[in-house]
Amino acid sequence: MDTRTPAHDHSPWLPFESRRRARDEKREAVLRTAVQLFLEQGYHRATLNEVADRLNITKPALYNYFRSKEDILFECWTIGQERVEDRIAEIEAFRESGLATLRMLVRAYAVIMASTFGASLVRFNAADLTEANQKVTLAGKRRIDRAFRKAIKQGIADGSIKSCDVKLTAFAILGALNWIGHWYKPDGALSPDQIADDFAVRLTADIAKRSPAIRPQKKLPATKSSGTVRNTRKK
Amino acid sequence: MDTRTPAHDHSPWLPFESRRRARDEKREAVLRTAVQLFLEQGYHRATLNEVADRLNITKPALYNYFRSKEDILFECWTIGQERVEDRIAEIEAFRESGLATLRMLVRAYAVIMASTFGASLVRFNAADLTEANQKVTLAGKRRIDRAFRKAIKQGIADGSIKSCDVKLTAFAILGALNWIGHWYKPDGALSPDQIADDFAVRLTADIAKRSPAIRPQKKLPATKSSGTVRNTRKK
Amino acid sequence: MDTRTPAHDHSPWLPFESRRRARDEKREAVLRTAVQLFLEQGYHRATLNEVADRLNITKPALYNYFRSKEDILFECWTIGQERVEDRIAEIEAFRESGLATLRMLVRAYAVIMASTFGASLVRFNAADLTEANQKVTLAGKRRIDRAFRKAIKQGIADGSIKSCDVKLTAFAILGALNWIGHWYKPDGALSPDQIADDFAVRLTADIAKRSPAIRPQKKLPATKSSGTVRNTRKK
Amino acid sequence: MDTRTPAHDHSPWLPFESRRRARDEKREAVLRTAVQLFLEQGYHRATLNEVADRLNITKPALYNYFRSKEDILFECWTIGQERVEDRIAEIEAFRESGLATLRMLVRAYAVIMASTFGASLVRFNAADLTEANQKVTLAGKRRIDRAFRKAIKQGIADGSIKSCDVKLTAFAILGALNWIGHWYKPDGALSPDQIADDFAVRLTADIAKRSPAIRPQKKLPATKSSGTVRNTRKK
DNA sequence: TATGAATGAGGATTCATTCAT
DNA sequence: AATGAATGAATCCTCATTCAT
Repeated sequence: MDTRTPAHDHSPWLPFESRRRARDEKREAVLRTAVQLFLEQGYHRATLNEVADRLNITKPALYNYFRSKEDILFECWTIGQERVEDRIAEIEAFRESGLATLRMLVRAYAVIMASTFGASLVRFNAADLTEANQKVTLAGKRRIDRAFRKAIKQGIADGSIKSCDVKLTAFAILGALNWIGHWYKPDGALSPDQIADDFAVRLTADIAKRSPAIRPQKKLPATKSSGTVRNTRKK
Repeated sequence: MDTRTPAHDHSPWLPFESRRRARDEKREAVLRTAVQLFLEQGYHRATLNEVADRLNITKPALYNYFRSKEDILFECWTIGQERVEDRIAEIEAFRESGLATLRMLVRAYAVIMASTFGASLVRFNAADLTEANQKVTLAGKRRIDRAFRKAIKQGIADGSIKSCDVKLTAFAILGALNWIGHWYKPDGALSPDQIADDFAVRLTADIAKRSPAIRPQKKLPATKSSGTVRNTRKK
Repeated sequence: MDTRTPAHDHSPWLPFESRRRARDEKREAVLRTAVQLFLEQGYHRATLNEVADRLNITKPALYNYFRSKEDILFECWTIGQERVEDRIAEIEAFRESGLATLRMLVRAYAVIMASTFGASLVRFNAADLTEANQKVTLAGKRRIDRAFRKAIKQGIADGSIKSCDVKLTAFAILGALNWIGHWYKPDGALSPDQIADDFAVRLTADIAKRSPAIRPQKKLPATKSSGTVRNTRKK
Repeated sequence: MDTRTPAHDHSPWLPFESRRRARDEKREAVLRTAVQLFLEQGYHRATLNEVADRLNITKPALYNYFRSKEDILFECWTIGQERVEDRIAEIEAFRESGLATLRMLVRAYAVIMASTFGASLVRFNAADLTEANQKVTLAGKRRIDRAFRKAIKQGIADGSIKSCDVKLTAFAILGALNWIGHWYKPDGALSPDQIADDFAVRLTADIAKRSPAIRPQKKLPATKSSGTVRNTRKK
């Protein structure tokens, strides 16, 4: 219980080390550790004590950065959500055909799902959040849904996608994608990018109007799957 | 807290009513109520007290039928799993082509996913189970995976399915199916059967070798989506 | 839990057997089983369920013979106590010298301590009894104490025992005797009678006035160490 | 129930008082209070709530110092056991004759038996401990037994003790001593030292070879019968 | 007389959270 | 900014006991 484990991930509180890193860096470290633990054991089984232990700090110290356990959970979700929405915005800005947009969405979303914060989007239980936060997550999910549906609709309109039931099509695609958050293991045979490339074709093959050949993708700035956590600070 | 709510579902313990129903019927009622509650609130937030309240009994009475909360959770999962495996066995017995088998699997699995016990397969967290039971669930998941992969492989062999990456194909299909357990609401526009029919085509369209027209399905005994709970008794 | 163990001791409810034995015999069987279990596991750890299981009956059936668990405990104690008091009465009736009486007391008490009901006198905790019953047990203990002290005093008076502190002498002797209830195991090297014979000399050697040779004991009716339980019935 | 009793013994948590005492002091206070309560009411009847109440703290606070109720029980036992073993070691170091050693053992053990932690050695039920801890206590009991037997054997060898059955002799002596833990009351007529002095002679008189005159005892450091509790900390 | 089913009371334990230092 | 200590709330589970049959 009291034995500090030798710093699990990469902890800014490494003992005997300078502890003057910036506040945000620590906040971020807490989130990284927490999301990891929540995914491993589930939100309820994971205790703040273990989060703290892995960071070589004590439980109350966490309260300098977060108001509550639920707050941490929500922030983890928020990070994943923001990543997705950022990519959606980028992709939509390209104003490509419906099919091309859809494929970019699939690709980007697949990569995110293979990250911890991405997986948290589908593996955390909204019922564990405040009612207020539940609404936020619900709205987030809807925005993602809408983005996929919009691309499909647009594709039908611009002729790149066959006519189909938009809602069910989106569900099927998102389902296959979300499932990645459950089965992907970093030490598996396929890299996130490989999975993403495959799914971009696979999940759109049946509704693509013409040749399923992938058009050379626009070079997007690589998704920093384990990138910097945005500072969403304790209010 | 103590006020007996007016019997949520259909409770064999309706107060001031004949209490002579069979033991198994009660066991079943507990499971139905529990799975419902677990899905609504999550396993940890749901308390046995509320399960009991909804059944118009007291908490300790539950222990006549189950050894522990975890036991209840596991039995819920078991019921869902058994339904799936039963259908798999039925379907495989038809010895149809790979594609036809796959489509039947998709259809059957989709319907089950739209039931509470089915959804429990993907919405419960294995980490909440005993280590021993975790192994059981893992083995169960593997058997399902194998059934889908086997159908795909067979389809490739018998020419009904295009050559493809079996593993990823199975993941994509199962992902879309499992997602049903998250989004399906009984009061939605589509019935489980409609969803199942759609997905049977949709999820196999890209890998089907020839015409995507669905062959008239073998008439299977209708899936009892809210059917009788098998008696798996307290050991 | 539900599996009836194959009748531990000797149970009048042997399954598939005639169940018409007399009520008292059953009462007695309950007590024998209970005292055994209480000694093995302690009063609180032992459950009535296990008592019942060992007797191939069900828990509520016990309530036909006893009003409560505490009632059973008290009756066990009572049986042991009565055995002791019966022997004391017998021995005092001989009106032998103080030393001879003391030795007979030691002998008789030692044998009883090596029985289950005897051990229950020192291994059960009075705090587990009703206040009323605690008084009864306390009075019982006092009577035993008094018997030993009386013999010692008489011995001092009649010259068979050296002058000594009566109270401490009695404590020392009773302590050594009571301890038998803790260490005696039926499968040990020494029989209760051997222990009793030894202690009769050993515990009186230092206070005996003359030769430590034991005078040939009056032939007492043999103590039925596992003998019939007296009927002290549910009132 | 919730009314804080006015601090039973001497509590480091006296309300509205400085709470800066050392952790070990508190641990010790818990043990002192617990052993007292366990002796008064028995382990099972005693609740952690009452332990906490007597210390003017709340139940969960106890878990800062101990892992479980059983842990507390075991530590109480350990303290008593260590006291005994310490004295045994001291006494054996004198390398006196068998008889002298035996008398010192009796004396020291008697004094300890008249203390709460000492009494806990014979009044707690091993069945209430973890299997692992049961083994520890069993081993402890054996070591004490061995010490007494060793002294007796040595006495027979060096001629200070008459030939006798070593095992039974040890049982008789230890029985008389252990019984002290049951009858001794601090407000009685005799002090622990007086009892100890008496028993040292009394329990060895019959086996002492020559004059029963006690040899002037080696001056041992006074037994701290209610002395400081050793720090055996939460692991 | 015996039982299956149910209950009420209670206790240990966990853990997020707070507070004084 | 961080901690040790403490708390309060909650939950699971056990078990003696009762009751209708």
